[in-house]
Amino acid sequence: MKTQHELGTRERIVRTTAQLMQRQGYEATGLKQISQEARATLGSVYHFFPGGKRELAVEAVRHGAAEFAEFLRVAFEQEDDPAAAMIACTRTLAKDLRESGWLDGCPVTTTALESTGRAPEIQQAAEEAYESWRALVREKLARAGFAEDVARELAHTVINLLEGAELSAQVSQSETPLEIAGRHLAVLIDSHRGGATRPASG
Amino acid sequence: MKTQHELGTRERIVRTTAQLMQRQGYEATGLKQISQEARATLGSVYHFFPGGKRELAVEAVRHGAAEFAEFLRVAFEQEDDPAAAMIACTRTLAKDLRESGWLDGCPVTTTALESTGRAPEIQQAAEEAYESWRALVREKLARAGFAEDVARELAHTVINLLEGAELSAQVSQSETPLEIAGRHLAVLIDSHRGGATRPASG
DNA sequence: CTCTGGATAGAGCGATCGTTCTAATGCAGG
DNA sequence: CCTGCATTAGAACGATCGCTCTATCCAGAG
Repeated sequence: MKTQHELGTRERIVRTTAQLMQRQGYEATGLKQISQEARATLGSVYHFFPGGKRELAVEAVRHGAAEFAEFLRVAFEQEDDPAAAMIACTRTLAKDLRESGWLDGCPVTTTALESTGRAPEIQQAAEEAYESWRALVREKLARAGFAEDVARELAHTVINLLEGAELSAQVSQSETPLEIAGRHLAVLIDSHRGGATRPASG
Repeated sequence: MKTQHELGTRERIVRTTAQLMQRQGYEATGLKQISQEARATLGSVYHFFPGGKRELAVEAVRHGAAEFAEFLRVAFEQEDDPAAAMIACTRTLAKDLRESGWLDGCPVTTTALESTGRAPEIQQAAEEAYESWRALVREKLARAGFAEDVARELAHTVINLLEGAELSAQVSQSETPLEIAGRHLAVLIDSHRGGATRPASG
């Protein structure tokens, strides 16, 4: 049985890796730094992750993917209308980003970009992350009465614009790009209501 | 006067750095690799760029910014209507990305993300890159009769969605995200025509 | 107690990093 | 020819990289 009064060593390593790679990227994050900040030793790191840094990065991406998926779930629960949900979503995203000192952007993107064409396992983990987020948007739209193909395409653009706007907000240290993105996503969603069954008044 | 029959050493170094950082990112690109592929020596690199890797990255980002700006200019020239231009733009972007073996994504983003909060000079160069691209979109929209504030906001979303869709296309090795982005940008732009002077038939 | 195996601990490996340094080279102006 | 300067050349530095290795610790089974 694992110790329960505090996080297990393995979980501590994954969380630390995820946070460090979110802020610094894959290449700039060293195993020494990870083991130190996770209060573990290099021996423990290689015990739990024999695949080394690559395997660690895959786990970190999956952790970040689950984290952001939970964020989307919560945001989508609080607003019934998808368009309104987008605005709320970008607002919270902007607030969290600002409160982190503009350091915590997308937990996946930096590592993903550094890995394209060079570390297929990490790239695939990132792909699965994006797809899981798109699935959540798709379901949200489907529940609001959007046709399946319309929802699928909108889900792509919702996630992609969230990505781009968060990146832009982080680089410019401004909430503006996310705020604009929220409103434009609402407009885009509303302009596709035509082919869908009309949602109820809520 | 510089030698003209072939590129000068400085220019060769900048172009090589830009290409390598576009594909591998900032941290994974070593000065040894740069000097080798640019057919220069370490001495030359530090002669032209006393600031070392940081200064080199700033120049590389500026080079990439100018490159993509030129791409946008050409794309916008070929289509009079902004909405149609977006579709043409994403199509060409997708083709180029695919033909590079999904290796050449945005020439700025990877380096920018690796630098946030740790290398302000690079981050600022990236900011200026994005702003210059937004300016081109803004002008394109203004020329089509869009109001200034509407054009400014649309420019944000156009660039941000292009960024996000290109990232997504690269990670998933598929042209689909860009193709969808083009159509959705066209819809978004058209849905904002209301407050603008009606463009001519072309 | 002994035995066992997961977990921890950290010294140390070769390689590579960004950077600095000195010396040589090419070439224009006198 | 010589001088002067921009450029080229690459050896070498200390630091850090990912990773391997051996030794130790410790809880539970017998």
